[in-house]
Amino acid sequence: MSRDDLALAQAALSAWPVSVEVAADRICSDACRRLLDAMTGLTVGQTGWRDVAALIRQVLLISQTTYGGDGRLSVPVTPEWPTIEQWHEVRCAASALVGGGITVRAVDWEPPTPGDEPAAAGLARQQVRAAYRDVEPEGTTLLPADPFWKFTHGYPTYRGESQRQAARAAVLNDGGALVVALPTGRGKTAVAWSKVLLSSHGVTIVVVPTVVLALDMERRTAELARNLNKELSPNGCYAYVGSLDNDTKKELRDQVRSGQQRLLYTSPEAFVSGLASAVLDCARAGHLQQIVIDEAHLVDQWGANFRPEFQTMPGLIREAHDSAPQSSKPAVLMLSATVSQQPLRLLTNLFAMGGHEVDLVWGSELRTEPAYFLDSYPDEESRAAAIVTAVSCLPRPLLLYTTKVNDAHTWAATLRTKGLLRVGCVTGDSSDEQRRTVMEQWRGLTTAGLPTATGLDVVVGTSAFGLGLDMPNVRTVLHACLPETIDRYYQEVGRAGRDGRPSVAYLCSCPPDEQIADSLSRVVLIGDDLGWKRWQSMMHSADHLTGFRYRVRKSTLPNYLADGYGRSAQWNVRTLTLMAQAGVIGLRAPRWTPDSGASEEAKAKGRDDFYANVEDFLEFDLLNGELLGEHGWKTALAAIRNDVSTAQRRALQAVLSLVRGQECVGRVIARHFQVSFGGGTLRTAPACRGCPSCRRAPDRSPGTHPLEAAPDLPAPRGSDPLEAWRGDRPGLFIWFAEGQQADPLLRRLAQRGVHVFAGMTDAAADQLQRSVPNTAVLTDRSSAHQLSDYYPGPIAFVLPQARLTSEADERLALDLISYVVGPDSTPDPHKPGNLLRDVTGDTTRISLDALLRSL
DNA sequence: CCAAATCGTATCGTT
Repeated sequence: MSRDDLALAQAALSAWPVSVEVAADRICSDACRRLLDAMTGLTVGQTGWRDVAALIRQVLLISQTTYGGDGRLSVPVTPEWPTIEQWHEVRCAASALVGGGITVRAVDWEPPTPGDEPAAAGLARQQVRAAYRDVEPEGTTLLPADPFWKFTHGYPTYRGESQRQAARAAVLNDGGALVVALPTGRGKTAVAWSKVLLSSHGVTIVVVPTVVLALDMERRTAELARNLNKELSPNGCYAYVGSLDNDTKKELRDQVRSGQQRLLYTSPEAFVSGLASAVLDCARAGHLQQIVIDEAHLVDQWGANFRPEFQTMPGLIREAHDSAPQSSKPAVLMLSATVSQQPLRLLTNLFAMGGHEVDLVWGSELRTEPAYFLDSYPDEESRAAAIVTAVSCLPRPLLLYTTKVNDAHTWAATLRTKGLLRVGCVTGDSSDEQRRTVMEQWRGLTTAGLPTATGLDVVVGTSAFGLGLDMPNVRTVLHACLPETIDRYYQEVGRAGRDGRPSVAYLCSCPPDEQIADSLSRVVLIGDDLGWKRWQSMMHSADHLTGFRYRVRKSTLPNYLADGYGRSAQWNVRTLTLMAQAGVIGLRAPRWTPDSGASEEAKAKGRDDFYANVEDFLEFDLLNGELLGEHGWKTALAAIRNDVSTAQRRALQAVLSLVRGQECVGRVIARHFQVSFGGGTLRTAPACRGCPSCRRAPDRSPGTHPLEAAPDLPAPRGSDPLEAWRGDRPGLFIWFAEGQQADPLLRRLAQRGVHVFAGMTDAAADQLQRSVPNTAVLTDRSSAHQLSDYYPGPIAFVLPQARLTSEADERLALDLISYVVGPDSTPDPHKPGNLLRDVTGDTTRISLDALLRSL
C-alpha cells in the first residue's frame, strides 16, 4: 500500500526544510515514514546525511521492486544533504539538473559473493531485492480452530499445525510436565493463557527471563482482563518484580496463596525466593493450576553458571507438585522457539514430576525469511569498510550485533563519523531508561503503544538487545562478530522478518573473532576434585530431614578454604545443579515443617531460625545411591561435564562451518535443531531463502517452505470415565432410541474428562463447549494428521446417521479407546444383518439412558 | 578477563 511513497517523498523533499502535513489516512511504507521523520531531524542535527541518503535509496528500491519502473527523486543541495560523490557512496546514481538541483536513482547493491560467480551474484541481487518488496506475505496455512480455542480466545483459526497441537497439548496437560517447541510468532501467549481462560479459579505463574518482559506481559494481561471483563487479579497487578514496593509484593503473595491471582509473571529469582512459600501454600490448597516457563532453553543456556535459579526452579516446582492434592496437581509448560538437544535433555532430566516422564510437542520449524550472507575479511579495517557499506545500503530497521560491549559503542561512534546519526546502542551496561528510549525511537511506538516519531533506524547491540523484542518489521541483521553458538546466531537472525516478509542476514567476520567466540563458548563447570570436596563439606554439615532428604547450606565452606569469598556459595549451588543434571540428587525447595514432638516454644524458635536462614538453604533427595562413592560420583559428573562441553563445541563448530560456506545454512541450522526424544528422532525441516552454498548450487537448495510439523499429541493423564463400562475392550457403543437427544450425555462426558469429539457439526460442538465452560472441547476433522489415528485418550464419536463412520471403525481396529454414540438402529458393518447394539466383538454396549443414570 | 540479570523474612499477639 505504498503507491504514494514516491509522491509523498517528493512533496516532502520539495518543501524541505518546511515539513509537509501528511493526511492521517495516507498510507505509506515504514521507510517513507522514517524518511519524513529523518528529514525533520536534519534541520536540527539529529539526522546525518547518510541517514537520509539510505532512506531515500530504500524508498526508491521499495517503489522499484514493488511497482516496477525506475523511480527518481529530486533532492535538495544545501550543506545538510549529500553531495553527488556522497550519493554515489551509498549506491545512488545522482545527476545535477540544469536548475541547480540533483535527482537520484537507486542502484542495486548486494553483499559481495565469494568467488564472483555471475549466477550467484545475480541470485544474491534478487534475494536482497526481495527484502524491499512491499507486499503482504503469503502467511501461514490457517486451520479451523477447536471449539475451546474459539471459546477462550475468539480466534476462528490456528496459525498452523504446530500451534494447533501446542494449544491442544497445553490445555489437556493435566498435572504433567510438557515441553513445547513452537516457532516465534505462532501465538505462544495464547497457548499459555488457555488454561486460565478455561477455568474460573486457579493460579498460573509464568516465569520470564527479564523484568521488561514481565512488565510487557502485565500490560497485555491487564488489557485482556479489560476486554473480557474478567477479574484476573484483585489488585490489578500481574508482574511480581523486585522493584515493587513491599506492600504490593505482600498483596500479590497473599493473592497467590488464596488462589485469587489467576495469572502472575515473574523471574526465576523471585519465583524461588520471595514467592516460594506463597507458591507452596497455593499448591497445597489445590489452587496452583499451571507453571509456565517461557524461553525455556535458557534453563540450560543461563542456568549453568550465570543465573543458577533457572536450575533450582525445578526443586520448588517438584515440591509444589508433590504437596498439591491428587486432583489438582499443577501442570508445567515449558515454551521455546529454539530447543536443541542439550536444552531438551536438561529439561527432561530436571522437570520430571511425580514419576512421569516429561512430554514433548515438537513443532520446530526454521524461519523462511532470511537470505544469508557470510563473509570473512583479512583484518579489522576491511571488515569495518564492509560493515559501513552494508549499514548504508541494506534496508531498515537494521540491527548490528557485536559480542563485546566495547565494540558495540565503538561501532556506534564509527557510524556517527560516517554521517549516520539515527543509530542507537544497547548493551548489558545500558540502563532500563536507555533501553526503553532506544526501543521507542527505533519502533516509533511508545512503551504504552502510542505512535511517536521514529528517531533511530539502526541499533548496535550485544546479545543484551533482543530478548522478547517486539518489532515485527526488522529487515536486516548484521553481525560484526562470530556468535559463540549457532543457537545465538539463529536467535539473532530471527529477530528480523517477524512480519513474514523477506529479510537479509549478513555476517562479517575477521580473524580475531574466532578467539573471542572460542573463549566465550568454554563454560566453566566445577572440576571433579573441587566439586567432590565441596559436596563432602556440604554433606558433613547437612541436616538429615526424612528418608533420603537432606538440607545443606549454600554458605558451607569446603575444607580447602579457610575463609569464604563471595562466590563460594555460588560454586556450591553450581555443584548441586550439576549433580542434579547427573541424576545424583533431585533438588527440592526448602520448606519449614514443625517438629511434632517439640514444645510450642521450641517450634516457634525452629520456625524463626528457618526463615532467618531460608535463603541459605537448599534441599534435595538423594536419588542414586550408586553415585555416592567418590569414584561413581566423579564419573557421573565427568560425563555431564563432557556432554555440556561437547554440545558447546559443536554449537561453535556449526557457526564456523557457516562461515566456510561449504554447506547450506538452512541445513546446518536444521541439523542443530534436530533432537532425539523417546527413542526417536525429531527433525526440524531445513529452510533457506538463499545462502552462499545455495547460490552456487541453486538446485540443491531446500527452498523456503519447510514441511509443516505435525507433532503428536501426548497421552493426557486425564481420565477414561467409562473404563468400567467398556471393560478390557477399546470400544463402547452407546445407543439411544429414535428421536432421543445425545446432548446431555456429551455434556456429562466432557465434564468427566473426555475432550475429543468427532462427527459433530461446528455449531453443535461450539454449543457443547459453551455448556461446559471449564473444560476443553476438541474436534477431530479435516486434517491429514487425524487424532483418531493415534490419540491415546478416549474419543467420543457421534454418529450423524445410523452408520458407523470409517474413522471410528479404523480406530477400533487400532485398539484405541472409542465411545461411539449412535441410534439403536445402527448396523454392525462387519456382521451383515446384525445391529451394533446386539453383538459383542471389539465393543461392549449400553443404552444412553442406563449410562446417564449410573454416571 | 571477555555476554547475559535478578532479588533479598513469616506469623502471631499486643497496642
